[in-house]
Amino acid sequence: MTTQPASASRGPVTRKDVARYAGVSTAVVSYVVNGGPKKVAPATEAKVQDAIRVLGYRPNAAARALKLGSSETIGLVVPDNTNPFYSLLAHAVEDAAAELGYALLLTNSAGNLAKERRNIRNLAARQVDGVVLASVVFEPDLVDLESAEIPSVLLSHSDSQAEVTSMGVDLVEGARIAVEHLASHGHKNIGLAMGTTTGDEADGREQGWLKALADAGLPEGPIARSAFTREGGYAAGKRLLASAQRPSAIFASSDLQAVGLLRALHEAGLSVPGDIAVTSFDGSVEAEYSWPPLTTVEQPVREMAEAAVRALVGADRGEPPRHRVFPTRLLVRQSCGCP
Amino acid sequence: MTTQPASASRGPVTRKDVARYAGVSTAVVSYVVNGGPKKVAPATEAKVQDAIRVLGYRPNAAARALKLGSSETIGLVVPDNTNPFYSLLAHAVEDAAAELGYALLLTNSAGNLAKERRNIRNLAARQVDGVVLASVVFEPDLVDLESAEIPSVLLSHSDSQAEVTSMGVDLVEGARIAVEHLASHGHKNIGLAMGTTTGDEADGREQGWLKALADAGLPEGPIARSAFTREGGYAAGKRLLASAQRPSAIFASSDLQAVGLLRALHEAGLSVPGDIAVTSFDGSVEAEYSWPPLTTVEQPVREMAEAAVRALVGADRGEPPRHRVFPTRLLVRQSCGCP
DNA sequence: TTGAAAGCGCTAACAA
DNA sequence: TTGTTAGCGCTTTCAA
Repeated sequence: MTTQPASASRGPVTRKDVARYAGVSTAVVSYVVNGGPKKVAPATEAKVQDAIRVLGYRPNAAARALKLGSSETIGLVVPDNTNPFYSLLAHAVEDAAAELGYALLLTNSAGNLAKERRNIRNLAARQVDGVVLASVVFEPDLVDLESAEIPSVLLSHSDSQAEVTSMGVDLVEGARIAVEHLASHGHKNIGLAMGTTTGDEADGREQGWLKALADAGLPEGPIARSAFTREGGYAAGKRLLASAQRPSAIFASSDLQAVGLLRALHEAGLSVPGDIAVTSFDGSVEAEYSWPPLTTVEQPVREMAEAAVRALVGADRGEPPRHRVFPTRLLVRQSCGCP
Repeated sequence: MTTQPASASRGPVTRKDVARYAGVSTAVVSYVVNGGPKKVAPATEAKVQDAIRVLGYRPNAAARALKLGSSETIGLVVPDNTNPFYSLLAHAVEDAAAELGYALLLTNSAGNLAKERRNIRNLAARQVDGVVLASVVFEPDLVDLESAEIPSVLLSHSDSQAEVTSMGVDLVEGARIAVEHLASHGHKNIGLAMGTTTGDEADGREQGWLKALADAGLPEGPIARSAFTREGGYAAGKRLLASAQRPSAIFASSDLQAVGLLRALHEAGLSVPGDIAVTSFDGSVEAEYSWPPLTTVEQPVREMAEAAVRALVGADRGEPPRHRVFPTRLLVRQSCGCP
């Protein structure tokens, strides 16, 4: 035999086994595994790499996390990862995090504040290095993160909390453009299918709708409020159709609602955009494949996710908290009446 | 002052701080935090709870994981969590895992085998207690998990590997029913929009389509193969419409494809189900809100996810590997021609 | 019922 | 360039 026989030690292979097999110290193994902080002679490195391969060594992340105080993990809290908007967010965050060697802990809060708080607490206990939070409320409770000194970034929010990093779009302006576009098609009675939010102040999308109407000298159209879901949009659609002054165009505050709305319209035998034109908000893929394809205000989810991860554990880490506004873009398709 | 002053020790609060503050040993703190393995006098317990609250103590999960050799985390590997089928799977797995105190590490492999392998490796290094794998291939590489003695369950797969726990539906039978239903509406020329899979053998859905046709004494309709995406379905739809023998009904191998197919049909000015009837596979919510709503074969994703988690870290842990087949159900809506 | 202490696998400061 | 070793925070055996 050349070296010590490949240890028949039970259990998983540790750095100690590798060290013994390669005939070096555990420190050296660390150095080659982490590429530092000390240099290692090429020959030694080769021996170690060899031992690692032969033994099938895999570093223990828990031990590393304990020692370093970092789990190389980031947490994501969303209301419901099944919602296309959040599933895209999750995907983008995962990509950006993986790029930097971080893994993604996904939690759903089901639009439930207590659950959201529990999720945050749990993530904090797990020593995540940062959390991306798409909260169900305007001013989420961040104390658990703060006391653990875990950075966080809020998503999809207006500039409510001064002391927090957050990213979002200008809801007012986005909605305004979508409604203005409807007005430009000659519509005089433009309704609103609005998602119900938990804040006190009116949602930016509602303000944007109002603003566009005012700018165009149009009267306020009918409003139907319902959940930010397909079901919600469907219900809102039925109510809007039944309203005394049935609108000739409707702005939906999310693509999901618009999809439900479309169903209500189709069921009523109405043609879109012929009888009623529609625009919505989010820019999810689903909006591209509805019938007719939805004209919608795109949120740059990927960019926001990347910026969030960068702020948490990437190049922008440690920058002072601020609210960053991302540009929206009107994706013109057919539901508005454009050819 | 009553007890030692609340330690001004820097950094996060550890169990040592709590012990000092409560005037007990660290072992006792462990006992009360974990509710065992030793009993603690009520008075002592109260003191400890108090200290925990006052100090804002949160146990360090990394240390716990290191000591216990378990991270109380399970990993999920999917091709793309943006796909409604997988987003539902992720949600269901997260729910089931959270129920048992486990967190969910989400990874996307982007339909890329190398990335899938990397993800699995990474999860293994992170000491996850189990992995739910929706692989891009039939016989995924599980060696990293096996060598780390991490249990895994394969999802959405036929009974290929004997030594692995897996769950899935009977694709053949599900597809057969969907196609049979089309035939029962009197269709004689039933096409297939088939997703491209990586295996050698024909996908079960294709076999089921064939079988239903044979059972009904019908000739083989045209096939269009494309990706398991909306885009793929759209492309397949256009090809099917251009085919010499344009079918009067089409079975799509996934809801996503069906949605794309529907778009192709609408663009061609065809009415569904009037001109062409459609059924598909998966039973995702999106299929309920397409126009017309899709008749589709539902996979019990939630049940499969729950069973997977149970097999990994729940009641069924340690049971011998086997393939479990879950029942499908035809969700009848309008795209097939039913009123 | 409580406490002392060993050690999980790793990193990095310090020594050689 | 390499090795020794203290300790990260926790659980749990063993002793008191």
